[in-house]
Amino acid sequence: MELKLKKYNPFNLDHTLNCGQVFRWEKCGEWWEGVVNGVLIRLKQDKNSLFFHTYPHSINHEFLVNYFRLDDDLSEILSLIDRDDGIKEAIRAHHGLRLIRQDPWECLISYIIATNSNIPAIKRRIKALAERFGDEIIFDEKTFHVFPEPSVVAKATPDELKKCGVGYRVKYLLETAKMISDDPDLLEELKKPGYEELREELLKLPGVGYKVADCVSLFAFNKLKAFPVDLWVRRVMYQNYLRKEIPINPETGKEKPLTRSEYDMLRAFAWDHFGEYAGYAQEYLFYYKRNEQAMVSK
DNA sequence: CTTAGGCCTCGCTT
DNA sequence: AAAGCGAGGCCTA
Repeated sequence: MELKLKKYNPFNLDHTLNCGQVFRWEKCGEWWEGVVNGVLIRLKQDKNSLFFHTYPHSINHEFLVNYFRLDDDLSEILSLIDRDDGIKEAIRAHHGLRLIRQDPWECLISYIIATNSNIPAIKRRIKALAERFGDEIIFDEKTFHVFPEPSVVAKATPDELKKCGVGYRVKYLLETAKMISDDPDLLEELKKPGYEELREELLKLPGVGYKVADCVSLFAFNKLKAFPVDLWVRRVMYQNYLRKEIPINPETGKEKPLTRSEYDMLRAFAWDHFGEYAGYAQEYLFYYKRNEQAMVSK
């Protein structure tokens, strides 16, 4: 199947799937492979077309338009957030990166699992979780896995979950899964309120703090103003905008941990500076900063 | 209301 | 090679 991208420019599949917002896509040769909403999708971008095939169900073009937010007027958004040299460079480097509309449940669990970890470890855990608890999809002699349902995770034993390498996050995972499987409409209901109320509700879930709540708001609930502040974003904000060093703990010589007031300050700055699409700015800055770091360490 | 520790586990560096 | 450090934070005291 083919989706013509002409009316959806700019769009860059590699940047979109590589930037760290999703954890379950893998590139095999020239094809990206991933399972979304229970369907295996293989994707390849070729200039102005997105080629895809799926298994076991077919999907229509609207599915991909929705998933990759091709309905966002990205040119317009980029011109709105393009407010300084730093973001300009990030936009130039990864032009066509789009946010993805993720499934709320999978997104929530992924970011609870992600805390205090690096990306390879996060991917490993989520993969282990899907392999252990998710339904199989066998295609082309390869086995893929659907992300497990809330009720399945809720019924898992702590030992089973620990084998997925999630460590002390087991209790967050279990308790959150229980809350959601006990109240199946919870996540659906959360699509209704605006950013502030949504965030407040997400914060009630065990293992969800400001950062996770903002990631889930941005990636799964259409809240494009949400501006998750993690340590990379904090560093780029200090470097580009505050023009000063991050406070150091004199005893350990390490960066002081991010406080709530500092989180709120950086978030407020971002809204003031980038406006209603601050979330897009966050993703471009984050990916640029992390790539830069990866270059340095090579 | 603010601020320190502790925390599973693993990737990466020395 | 083995050990130590720090990671896309959160929770509790």
